[in-house]
Amino acid sequence: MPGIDTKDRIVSAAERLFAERGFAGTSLRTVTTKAGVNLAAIHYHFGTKDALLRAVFERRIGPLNAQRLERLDRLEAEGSPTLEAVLEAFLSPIMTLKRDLEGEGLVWSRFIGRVYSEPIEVVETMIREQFEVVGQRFVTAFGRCQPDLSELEVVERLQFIIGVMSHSLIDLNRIGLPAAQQGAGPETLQHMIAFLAAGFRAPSAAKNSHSDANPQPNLPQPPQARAS
Amino acid sequence: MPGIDTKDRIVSAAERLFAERGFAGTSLRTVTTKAGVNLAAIHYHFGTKDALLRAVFERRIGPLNAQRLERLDRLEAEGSPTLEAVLEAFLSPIMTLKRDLEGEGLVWSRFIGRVYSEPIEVVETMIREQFEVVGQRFVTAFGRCQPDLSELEVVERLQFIIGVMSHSLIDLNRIGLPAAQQGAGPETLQHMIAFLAAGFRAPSAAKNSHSDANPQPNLPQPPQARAS
DNA sequence: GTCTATACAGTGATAGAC
DNA sequence: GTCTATCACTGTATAGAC
Repeated sequence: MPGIDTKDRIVSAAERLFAERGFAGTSLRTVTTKAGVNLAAIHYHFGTKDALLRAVFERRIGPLNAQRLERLDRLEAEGSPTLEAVLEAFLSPIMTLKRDLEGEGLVWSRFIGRVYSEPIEVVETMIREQFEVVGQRFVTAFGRCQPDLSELEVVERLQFIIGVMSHSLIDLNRIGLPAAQQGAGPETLQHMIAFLAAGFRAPSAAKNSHSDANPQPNLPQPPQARAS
Repeated sequence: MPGIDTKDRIVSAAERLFAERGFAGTSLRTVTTKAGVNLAAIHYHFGTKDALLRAVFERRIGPLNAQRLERLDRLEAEGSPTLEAVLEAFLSPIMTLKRDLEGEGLVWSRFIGRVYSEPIEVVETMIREQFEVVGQRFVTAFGRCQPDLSELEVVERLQFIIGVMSHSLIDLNRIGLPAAQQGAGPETLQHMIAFLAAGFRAPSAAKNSHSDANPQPNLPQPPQARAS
């Protein structure tokens, strides 16, 4: 029964190759050769190279975000979580992939790090869509930890957190960075959390702006940032 | 006199197009059409598309890093600079480009944001090379602000800083991020500095590891991170 | 429905005439 | 220095076999 898992074979081969060479650096012919299928099979099952990327991304991003939400649920069920705990719920699922050096985790981690830095439109759409699920939940959770911040400030600081996370993921996969690789051990996550918690606890900048009643209007916009 | 400024015209056209469409999304034929030169002229003057990217990058990155060093020099001549001042010397030159909305600054800023996120080898090499110039200087300066940190910890935290900076630059150029665009005003830099300074002042994680004499060996490696 | 073979327009790169 | 012609390769599209 040929083709019963053709789709999966293509996705798996693509994930590995995207992780190694990036999206633009991987040709569809390389993917089909590695997967042992015909070139046109990609266009039959996915239609376009962008759609293939999307399929690779979405196969794993769902469980990862579910893990984040599950951790946050558990924390909030126990009471008011600390800032460090919320940070760990947000960062730990994706960061601990680093340690899974032998399994699929590394491939996915490399893929994510690569894909994060592709300037193509699909990636931005994908990330934005997937992050809407967890974004508002974490904005709320972070906001509760630091009630003097406006929602806009919370979103801004969440952007900073995502920047650190994203950069750390990318650097993991870059060769020639001995210092950064040294820092890729299991303690890096704790260092990140300590740094980011201290940063997040910085006093609100709105304090000395002006003494108006409502200097920070509530913005209804979701965070819509790149995360995974 | 044809060709007297062919090289410059190519670089300028490429900068604009790379800023708008990214590197992979820009074909050499588009560049040559916009510059009004022949396709082969690129390969005559630069040899390869990667080399063209390099030329575009290096035309502006030198002055930008010089500005950073100049600010740091001035600070250190006046005495021991504060952490906030060092952060501003590092971040301000590239971040203030956002405000130059009409001039060449915007194009360059967009280009840098785009190029930062291209996963190609040239970019990594370029950034590493250019950052060696300023990297060690700022590692030293940051280390002086927080003497209890080992050099490895300083490098790690500088990576966090670069992550926030890099992500902020990329987001500037992404559409559909209203909250982030709101935050792209002139006060964003101050918010970043406040956040990062507080994070950088977090106590060293080496404190509670073990009571050995030298728990953090001095690593001679330069930071070698992506920055610009 | 699933897969294969083949063809097409566009890409970066190169060689050689002027 | 500049141009034309051409190369191998890319993502994509389609016709047709099972």
